[in-house]
Amino acid sequence: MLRMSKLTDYGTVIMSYMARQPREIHSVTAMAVAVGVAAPTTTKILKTLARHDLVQSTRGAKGGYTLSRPPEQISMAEVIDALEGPFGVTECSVTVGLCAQEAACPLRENWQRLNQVIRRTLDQVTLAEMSGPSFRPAAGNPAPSQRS
Amino acid sequence: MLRMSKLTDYGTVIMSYMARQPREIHSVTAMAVAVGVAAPTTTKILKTLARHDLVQSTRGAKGGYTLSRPPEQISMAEVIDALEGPFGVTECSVTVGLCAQEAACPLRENWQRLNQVIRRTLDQVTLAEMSGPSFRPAAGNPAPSQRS
DNA sequence: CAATATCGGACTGAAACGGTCCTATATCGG
DNA sequence: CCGATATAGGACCGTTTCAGTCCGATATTG
Repeated sequence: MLRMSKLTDYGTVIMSYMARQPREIHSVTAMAVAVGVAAPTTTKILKTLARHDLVQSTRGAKGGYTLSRPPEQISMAEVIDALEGPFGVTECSVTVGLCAQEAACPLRENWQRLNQVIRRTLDQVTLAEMSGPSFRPAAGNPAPSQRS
Repeated sequence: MLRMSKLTDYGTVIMSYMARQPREIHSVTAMAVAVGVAAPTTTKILKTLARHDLVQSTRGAKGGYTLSRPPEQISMAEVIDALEGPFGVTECSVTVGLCAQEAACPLRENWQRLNQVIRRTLDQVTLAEMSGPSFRPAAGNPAPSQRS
C-alpha cells in the first residue's frame, strides 16, 4: 500500500550514500557504481534533487554533487516530495468536483488530516537518522524494541 | 507524495456511503449514482472488497452489498490494502538484491519502521470515524453512534 | 585545447491504471 | 416455471505513468 516510486527509493539511497561524506564531492559515476543504479538513471535523480536544492552541483572536471545541507537538516519528506512531487494521499483531496457527494463528503477533510499525520512523521525523520543504524520513529507509537 | 490509486479512493467513498446505513443492502447502480462513479467501475471495486470480506454480497433481484462488519470495526488500512495490495512504501524494503550495498544499507530497515508507523496510523482510523460528522443513523436503524 | 562532468530536455519501451463489456449464476415476484 | 434483477468472474483495451536512455550544450580543470 502507498508505495513510492523506484526513482524516489533510489533517491533516498543516493542521498544516504552522500550523507556519509557530506562534504565530499561525489561524481555520478562513482555513486552509480556504489549504489548499483545505472548511471543515466542516477544522473536523472541527481538533477531533480539539485533542482530542489537538496544537493549542489559542481560542473567540469572533478565536479560532482554534494549535499547542500548537513544530513541532520534534511528531512525525508523533502527528499520524497522533490522526487515524487507534492501529491497528497488522495486525488479527491486535491481535485475538486470528482465526487457527487462532495458537499456532504467528510472524507476529503479526514484524508487531509491523515495526510498531515503521515507527512509530519516523514518530516521528523532526518537523512542522518535514516542513514544511521536503526532509529526510533518519533510518531506517537512505540516501535517494537530494538537496539539503539 | 505517496498517493494512492483512484480506485482506492473511490473505494473509501463507497465504503463510507454504505457506512451510513450499515445494515441496508445497497445495489451497485444506486451507489454508483450516489457516489458519482461509473457503474462498471463501482462493480469492480465492490467485487474486490467482497473478495476481502469487507462487504457481503447478495445475489439476485433485490440483491446488493452490505458491510460485513459495523463501520466501527473496519479500519482504513483494511480498505486500502484490499484495493491497493499489501505493498510496502518501498520496493527495496520488499524485494531483496536490488541495492548493491544492501548489507551495509540501513535504509531498508528504517523504511520498514516508518512503514509501520504509517500503517498503524491507518489502522487506528475506523471507517466510522472517517465517515465523519454526516454519519447519522437512518430512520429505523439502531444508532451506531460512536464518534470522537 | 582536451578531457571531464553536469545541464536541460527529448525520447522510448514496458508496465500499471482506469474503465468497459460479456457470459454465467443466483434470487425474487408472479 | 418464467422473466427480471443483480452480482461473479474474467477478458479486454486505451491511456497514462514510469523507469531508463541518449544527445547536444556548457562549465571547469590542467
